[in-house]
Amino acid sequence: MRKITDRQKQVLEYICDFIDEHSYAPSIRDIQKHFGLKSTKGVKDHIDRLVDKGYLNRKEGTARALKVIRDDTKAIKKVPLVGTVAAGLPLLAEENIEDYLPVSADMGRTEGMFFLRVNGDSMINAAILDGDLVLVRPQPFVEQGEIAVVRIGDEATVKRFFRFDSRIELLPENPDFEPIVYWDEDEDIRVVGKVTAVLRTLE
Amino acid sequence: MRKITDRQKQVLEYICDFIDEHSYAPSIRDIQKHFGLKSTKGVKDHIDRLVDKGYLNRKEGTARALKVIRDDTKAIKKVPLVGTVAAGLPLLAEENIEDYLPVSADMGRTEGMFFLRVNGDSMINAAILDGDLVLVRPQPFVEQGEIAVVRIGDEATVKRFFRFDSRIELLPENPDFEPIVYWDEDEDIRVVGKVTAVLRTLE
DNA sequence: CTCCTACCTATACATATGTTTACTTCTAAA
DNA sequence: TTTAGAAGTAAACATATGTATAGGTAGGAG
Repeated sequence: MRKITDRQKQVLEYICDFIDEHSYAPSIRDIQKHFGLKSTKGVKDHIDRLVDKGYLNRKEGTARALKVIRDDTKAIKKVPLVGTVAAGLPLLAEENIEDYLPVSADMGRTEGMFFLRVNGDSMINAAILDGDLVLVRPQPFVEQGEIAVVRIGDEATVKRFFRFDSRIELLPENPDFEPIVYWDEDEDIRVVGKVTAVLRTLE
Repeated sequence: MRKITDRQKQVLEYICDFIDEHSYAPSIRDIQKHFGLKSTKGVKDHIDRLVDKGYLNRKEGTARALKVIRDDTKAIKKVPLVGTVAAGLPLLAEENIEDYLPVSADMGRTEGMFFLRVNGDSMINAAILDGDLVLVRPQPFVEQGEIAVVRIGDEATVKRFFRFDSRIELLPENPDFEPIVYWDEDEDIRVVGKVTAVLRTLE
C-alpha cells in the first residue's frame, strides 16, 4: 500500500520541485501541462493516490493546497532553540523557546530535539565553545563517554558522561575544570539527552 | 518607502502564520474573513502595498501565489554544500553541489553563500575540526586575522588570514602546522570568502 | 478469459479566487 | 482649508482551478 508507481513518483517530484521554486504548490493544470497531458483527470487520479498513500496532504476544493508529507528525498524541520537553560525546567516549556532553527531532515528524527546554548569553556577541547549551540536529542541514557546534556538539580550542563557502577562522572574537556562526580542517590541528577551536533556563528 | 503601517504589518503577520500552519498561502478572502472585512478590496490594497514595499512576492492572477520575502521575523534559506573542495574550481559549479542545508535567514544575506567541508586538523584550536562544515560568504578581502577560505592554485584551504604589505600569511590554528607565507606575485592566491559559521554533526 | 488497476482523453460544471470600478470615511500633512 | 494617503464598503466580472461523468487502452493476477 505504501509504494508508489514510477509515474506517481514523477508527479511527486515535480510537485516538490515546483514548491521549491515558487514556494507555492502547482495547480492540477500546471502539472497537466508539465507532463503534456490532455486532461486534468489523470493528474487528479495521481494526486488522489499520493494522498491515499500518505505522500501528500490536500485541502479539498482549495486552490494550490497541496502539502508534501513524505518526500523520500529531503526536507527541513524546525527545531526550537531553548535558551541558556539553567533554572526553570522543564526544558521544553514554551516560555523557554527563544527561536526555531532549521535542521536538515536527513539528520534523522528531530521530534523532541532542541538546541541549547552552551555556557562557558568547559568543553573547549571537544571544540565546543562558549556560546555555541548544541543540538540535543532527549534520551535517558547515553553511551560511555558520549557528550551529554545533564540536569543537576535545576542546572543543565554539557559534559562527557561516564558511569561506573553507582558513580557518575561528568568530564569537562578543559584541563582548567575539574571532573564532577556524583553518586546515584547523591543528588537529583538526570541525563537529559545526547549532543548530536554543534552549531557556531562567527562574526 | 520601506516602512509598513500597523495594519499592513498585521496582514503580513497573518499571512506568515497562515503559511506556517497550512504550508500554503491564504487567499484574499481568507484574509478578508480573518479580519472581519466586508470587501476584498481592502485586502488587495494591503497586499499591493506589501508587494510594492518588497515584503511580499506575488504571481498575478494565480491563486494563493503569495510568497513572503521580508518577514522581519524569520525565514529559512537553503545554502548549497560544496564538497571537500580541493581541485576543480570554480567552487560553485553545480556539479560540486552535494546538498542543500537550511540556514536561518536572520543570519543575514545568504545569497552566494555556501557550505564547505573542512579537511584536516589545521584549525583545531579555533574549534574547527576535520569534517566540520563552514558557512562561507564570498568576498575578495577579509579583515586582518579573520578566518577565511583561500584558494591557492587549485586548492582551497581554511586559515586565519593576515596581510603585511605584499606578504600574505595564512596561519593555521594548530601548533603542529606551519604558517603558509606567500608574496603577492608569488602564486595564484585569492581570498574566496569569510567563514561565517561552523556546523558539526556528531554521531 | 475476466477482473482489476494504472493511466489516459474529452467534456463539462461549480466555485474559489484574483481583479476592477465607484464611493465613503478618517487622519495627518501642507 | 485643502490635499493625499490609508482603510474600507459594495457590487461585479473574469478566470483559475478543483471536481465529476463517461469512456478508452494496456498489462498483470486470478
